Amino acid sequence: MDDPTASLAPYARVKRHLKAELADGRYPPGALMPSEAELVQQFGVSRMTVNRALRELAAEGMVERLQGVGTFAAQLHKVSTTLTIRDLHEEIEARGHHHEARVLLLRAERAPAPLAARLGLKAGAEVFHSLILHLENSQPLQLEDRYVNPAAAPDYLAQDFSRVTPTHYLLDVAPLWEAQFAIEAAPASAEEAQHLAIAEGEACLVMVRRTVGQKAPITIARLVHPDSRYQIDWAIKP
Amino acid sequence: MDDPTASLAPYARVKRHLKAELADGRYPPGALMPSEAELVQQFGVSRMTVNRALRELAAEGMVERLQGVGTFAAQLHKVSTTLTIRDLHEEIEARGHHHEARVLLLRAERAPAPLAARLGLKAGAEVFHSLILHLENSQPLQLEDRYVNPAAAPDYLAQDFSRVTPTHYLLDVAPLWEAQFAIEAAPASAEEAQHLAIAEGEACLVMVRRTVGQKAPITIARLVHPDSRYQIDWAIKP
DNA sequence: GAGTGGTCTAGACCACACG
DNA sequence: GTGTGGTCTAGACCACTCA
Repeated sequence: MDDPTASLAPYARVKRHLKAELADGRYPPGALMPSEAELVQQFGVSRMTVNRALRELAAEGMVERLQGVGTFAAQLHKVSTTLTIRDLHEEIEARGHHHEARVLLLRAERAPAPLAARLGLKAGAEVFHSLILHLENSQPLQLEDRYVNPAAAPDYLAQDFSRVTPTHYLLDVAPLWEAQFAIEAAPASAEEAQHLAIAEGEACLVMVRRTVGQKAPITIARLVHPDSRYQIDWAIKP
Repeated sequence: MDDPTASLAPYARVKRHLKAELADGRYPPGALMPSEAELVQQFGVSRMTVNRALRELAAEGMVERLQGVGTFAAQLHKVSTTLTIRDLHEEIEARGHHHEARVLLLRAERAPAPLAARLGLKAGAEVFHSLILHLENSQPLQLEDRYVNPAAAPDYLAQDFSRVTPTHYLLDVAPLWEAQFAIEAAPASAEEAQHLAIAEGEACLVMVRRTVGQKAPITIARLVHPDSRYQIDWAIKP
């Protein structure tokens, strides 16, 4: 049969059924799937119901739909995920460890042209700059070098970032609308090595994160992690 | 007014309107949003239509809905994205560059216990192992060390991977169902350094990718990129 | 009980693709 | 023209929450 967990909503049953068939290879990538009308018959539900099931499968990237043509099993080269911008503090506490933040620098500066451009400001405009070392159980874990658009967080310089992380504070005061990430490996500079208590040139995982609000960029952060003390993981399911 | 691109579907208009209000800060995170009944009145559409708009906003993580309570503006700490498992060949060609793959190793081996476990096999079972160097315009870009579950791709060893990449081949023969990634920075080992034409110990970006089919794991790949020749980028929008 | 979201229905009109 | 998906409607029943 086909109904282990009964009492599931009809649209969900249709969806589950099709997902299972896709998983089984019953419909290999590119194959034509049953039309809405056929599913209406097969499941004895209304067309709106099967439509919702198929629409959600399409949104999840499991099938592709072409008006006037039909519904096709997708090439599953895409998998969707929800990426969370996590606060490092929460992340560390979640592991049951102790988090400490040392504010190495916190001031206003004049932005050189390239930085200003990425923050949507004019060259030489004032930006807030913070440099914070995060430690997990007293071991350096991340060096956070961050520039903030003053328009997005006017009170940035007045915060005590040994108590609340910039990430947490900024998520509060400046709703995030869009984000970009870049990840690369880089050798530690002399200054980075000193703060992180590693050797100069040692491999580091560097994440550059830029977040944008509705009207203007909010912040650009360069997060440097010593090799092997940090790893980005994520899992993806259909 | 509120209708730049007229002739938009009603559910999409409702959605766009709410998105714009969320973006404006009209509903700060946690704020109660209008009920379906109110939106029905306001837009003069049926409840199913506003329901769809709200349901999709919820799916996108823009709002949270609680039955019996209401709809609330979400904390935008989560941003969703679709991650694509791209074939390196396509990626390089898309840049207008030339891709070359050198097959350094391609054979069956006995899997040690830890590897076997991750591939869903018994210790000592046969696995396929390939080691391939990818070059972009004759410069080493990625060293791909890959283990494959023979059940998922029985003909793996018979392929010519200088012509078709393992990624491409496996996406064809074994529909991917789930994936896990880990990214870390690591110094190049002596062997890796030699193949990649870099110095031993140089910082490398290492991605370990495990893909799983419906019934069993398909493959585990360790992709090593020399520092500064590779960067992972992605952008996220609400 | 009143208000909320979750869902289903039966029918309808439309745009599109294909022969 | 026939079949496909895209969408909307008006009304309905239900489960849930809160007062």
